[in-house]
Amino acid sequence: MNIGEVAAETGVTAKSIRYYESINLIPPAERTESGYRHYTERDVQTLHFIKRARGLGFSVAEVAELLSLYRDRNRASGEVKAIVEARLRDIDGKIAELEGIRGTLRKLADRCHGDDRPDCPILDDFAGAN
Amino acid sequence: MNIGEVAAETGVTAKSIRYYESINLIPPAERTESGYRHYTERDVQTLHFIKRARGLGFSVAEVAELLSLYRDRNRASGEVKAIVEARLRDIDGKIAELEGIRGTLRKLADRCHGDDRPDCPILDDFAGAN
DNA sequence: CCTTGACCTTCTAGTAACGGGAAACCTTAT
DNA sequence: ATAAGGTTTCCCGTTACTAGAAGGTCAAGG
Repeated sequence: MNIGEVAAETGVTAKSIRYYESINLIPPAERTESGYRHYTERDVQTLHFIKRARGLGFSVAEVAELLSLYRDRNRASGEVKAIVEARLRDIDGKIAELEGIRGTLRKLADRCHGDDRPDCPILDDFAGAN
Repeated sequence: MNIGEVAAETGVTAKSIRYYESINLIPPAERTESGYRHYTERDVQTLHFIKRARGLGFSVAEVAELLSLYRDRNRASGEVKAIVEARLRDIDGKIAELEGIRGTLRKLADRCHGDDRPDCPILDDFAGAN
C-alpha cells in the first residue's frame, strides 16, 4: 500500500505519517524503486495503535513509550499502567482547573446583564475591582 | 518602574511583557535615555488585567478584544458577555472530552493488574483487540 | 506516444505563547 | 574601577502537526 491508501484506512493523514517517520515514532518505510513509501499490514496496525493512543490524549512521546512496551513481549504490565495512571492524574488536574475557571466565569457572566449598556462586572473583575 | 519591578509586581515575566509589546497587545513602553523600558502604574494595571484574563484561559487574541472593550467606555456589556459565553462553551466541550477519555482510561487501567506480568488489556485495546 | 490528473517526493514556513540563552550595554554599590 | 546584577536585541526550541511550493511518478484515455 502506498501512503495515501494507508492514510485513508487509518485516518492518519499522509502528512502525519511522514512526520511520525521523521521523528522516529515509526521506522522508515520501505521504498519502491521510484521512491514511493510502501506499507505492510503491520505498519497499518501500528498506525491504528498510534491513532488510538493519540485520540486518548497521550503525547507523541508517551505513544513512543507505549509502542515500545507493546513491542516488548516481556514488558511488565505495571509499566503500562503507570503511564496510564499518570495520564489520569493529569486529566483529573485539568478537569479540576477547567471546572474552577468555569465556576468563576459562570458567576461573572450571570452578573453581567449583557445588553447595550457599558456597565460590566466581568471587566470590573478583570480590572481588579472588588 | 523597570521591567523587572513590573514583572515582580504583576507576576508576568519580563519575557512575556516584551512579547506582549512585540505583538501589540500592549503599546510600546516609554524608554529612558539609555533605552530601558519605563512603566507607569497604569501599565501595571493593564498587565494585571492581562494576567487575570490569561489565567482564566482566554487566548491572547481574546485578551486583546477584552482589553479593547475595557478601554472603550461606551462598549456594550453584551459584547463582553458573548466572549465569555463562547469561552464557557469551549470549556464545557473540553471538560466533556476529558471526562470521556478519563472514563475509557479508568476502565482500561482497572482491568490491568499492573504487575510484572506482560499481559495487559490496555495495550490489547490500543492494538485493536476486542 | 502524449497528455492529463491524481499521486508522490522533499523542503520551508507557520501555528500559540512564550522560555532559554548569547552578546553587549547600563546601573548601582563598594 | 570593578563586580554584580539588570536590561537590550536576537535567534532557537518547544508540540504536533498543516499549508504550500516545486518537481517527479503512475494509470487511464485519446
